[in-house]
Amino acid sequence: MTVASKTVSDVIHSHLGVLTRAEKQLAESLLDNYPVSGLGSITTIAENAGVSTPTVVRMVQKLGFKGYPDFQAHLHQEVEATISNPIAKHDRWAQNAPGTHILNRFADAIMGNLRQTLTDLDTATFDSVAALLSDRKRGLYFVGGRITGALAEYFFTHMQVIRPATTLLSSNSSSWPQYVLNMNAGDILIIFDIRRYEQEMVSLATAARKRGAEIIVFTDQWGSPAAKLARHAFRVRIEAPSAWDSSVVTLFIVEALIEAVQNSTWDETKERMKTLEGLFEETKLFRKPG
Amino acid sequence: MTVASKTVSDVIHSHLGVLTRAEKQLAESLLDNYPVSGLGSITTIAENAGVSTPTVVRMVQKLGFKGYPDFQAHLHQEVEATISNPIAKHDRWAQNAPGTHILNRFADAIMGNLRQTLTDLDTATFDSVAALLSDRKRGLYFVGGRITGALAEYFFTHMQVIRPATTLLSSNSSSWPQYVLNMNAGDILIIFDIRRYEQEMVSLATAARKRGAEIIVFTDQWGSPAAKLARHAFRVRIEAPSAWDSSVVTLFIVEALIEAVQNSTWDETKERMKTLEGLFEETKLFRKPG
DNA sequence: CATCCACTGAAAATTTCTTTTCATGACAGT
DNA sequence: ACTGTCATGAAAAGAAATTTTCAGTGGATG
Repeated sequence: MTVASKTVSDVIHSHLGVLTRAEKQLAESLLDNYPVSGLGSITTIAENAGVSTPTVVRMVQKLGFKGYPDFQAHLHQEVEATISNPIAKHDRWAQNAPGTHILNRFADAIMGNLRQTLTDLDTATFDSVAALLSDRKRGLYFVGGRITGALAEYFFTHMQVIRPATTLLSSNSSSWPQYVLNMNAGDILIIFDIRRYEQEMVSLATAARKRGAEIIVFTDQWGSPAAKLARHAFRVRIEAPSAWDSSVVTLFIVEALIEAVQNSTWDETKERMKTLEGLFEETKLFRKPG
Repeated sequence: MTVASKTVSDVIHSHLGVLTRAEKQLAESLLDNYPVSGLGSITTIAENAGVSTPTVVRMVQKLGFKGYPDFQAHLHQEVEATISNPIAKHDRWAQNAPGTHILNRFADAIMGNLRQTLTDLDTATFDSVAALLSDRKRGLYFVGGRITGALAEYFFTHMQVIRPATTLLSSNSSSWPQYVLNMNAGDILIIFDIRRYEQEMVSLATAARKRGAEIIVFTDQWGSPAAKLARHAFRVRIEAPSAWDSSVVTLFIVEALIEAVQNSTWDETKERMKTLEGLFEETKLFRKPG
């Protein structure tokens, strides 16, 4: 074992910040359909990524490999580690025809997004976020944009049941300052900001940071500018065979977080849910007496 | 396409009889830890097998490949196919999310839900619903419950951009009668109602039916009572390793519907989106003059 | 507006890989 | 023992791949 724990994918991610435009483009190409996309010759992958071969050499050296052959050797090791599972051997896709119906095309895309997102996602990040959200001393604030507002609302609705001190920011940005005013140091602002990034999100994040709030961002693979201000950011794949982006995988992570938080504070949550149940009953009685 | 569907492994096996000593030795070496052992250069695999490079060339040509690069290209394809296999995919996740990490368990559950839902779902139903929603003469009304309200909102937000005459019902059921009052025959009421079915939904659906509205229901596999009144119902699998139900697959169908509708009325939609774009710009100017 | 600097790819230089050629040796049949 | 056939690998030739060099580009800075 030479490299042991760190995968090439990890190395690429940890260097994303110091990569140049052409190099980022190459990195994207490599991570897309990773690790198979890195199997060919340097010429092939340069062509696939639409960059020159010198760019490839420069990047892999920047990543810490001796040269392209060294880089590829590591990749081969990883492929080996992935494939050596006996069940996976020789087994191939059952249905050859992906089908052209929109449902099938969507299913393909979402599976890809999910896979890619999970490959990129660090479980430590996930666990840290879950821990932060579980801390009842911290207030939670949720905010989303025009499209992502529904996701923020979904997240909020669940967290509201699980724990106290949760707030959903109106999608109308003019009311945000009032919310910021109420934030205390250690509170958490959860931002949903995808593609068409909304400029106001950065202002909001900046203001919240000044108040000492921690920021968690759900964004796409290209990254909202607000992500730079965030303690943790989830970069989710959102591509769909559609004019619109897909929020399915984002919702997936939200749901997993809900469960993680709920699970870590189950005893308290159970009590809350029982009480809530009682309140619903009472409300019903109010409405429909008899 | 020289070898087409047969795997390289198959080809080697079927040729074992006509291979010479050195070639058999090479074949053994290749099949051992297949297909990873064939990933390197001809020099590497020759060394590993303890034979000369000409032997490698001669064998792969005997197997029917044009040369070593051709042979290796086929091998790469197979590696790719193997890695794209769902089980192998899962193992890749497992690398990043070891053991029974919640992300893994969720991913498993969601894939199962998606598969099951697509199996149960009739594409004809989907297409019918898409056609109904594309009909601009029909008004659309969206409504959801406490949890599913966010899904209704998400659906509504998109459809509002795509076509006119869309309405989101407040989650407060006391205001519903007013909406029903406005419904015309042929209008469509889209109801989200899962588990803990809300009694009011049935009343709403009944009232809407009386006004001549068509009803479409998103529910779970057990079926909302409102589904009985519906023209079409989507029964989605919602099971998750959580105290909560999963809305991921429901959102998946919603997104697929959005695309289907958008696609069937693209010309008109394009115009609407352009206009909307302009309106957003104007709003920005209002907000931040200068 | 000039200057600098980092990025990038074309092309040359270098290295490595792939294929072909050819000499050697083993072996079977005569 | 002779001869022809085949298998095999060393080495040369040819083809690609990899790396290096270098000049052009564009954006940042004073």
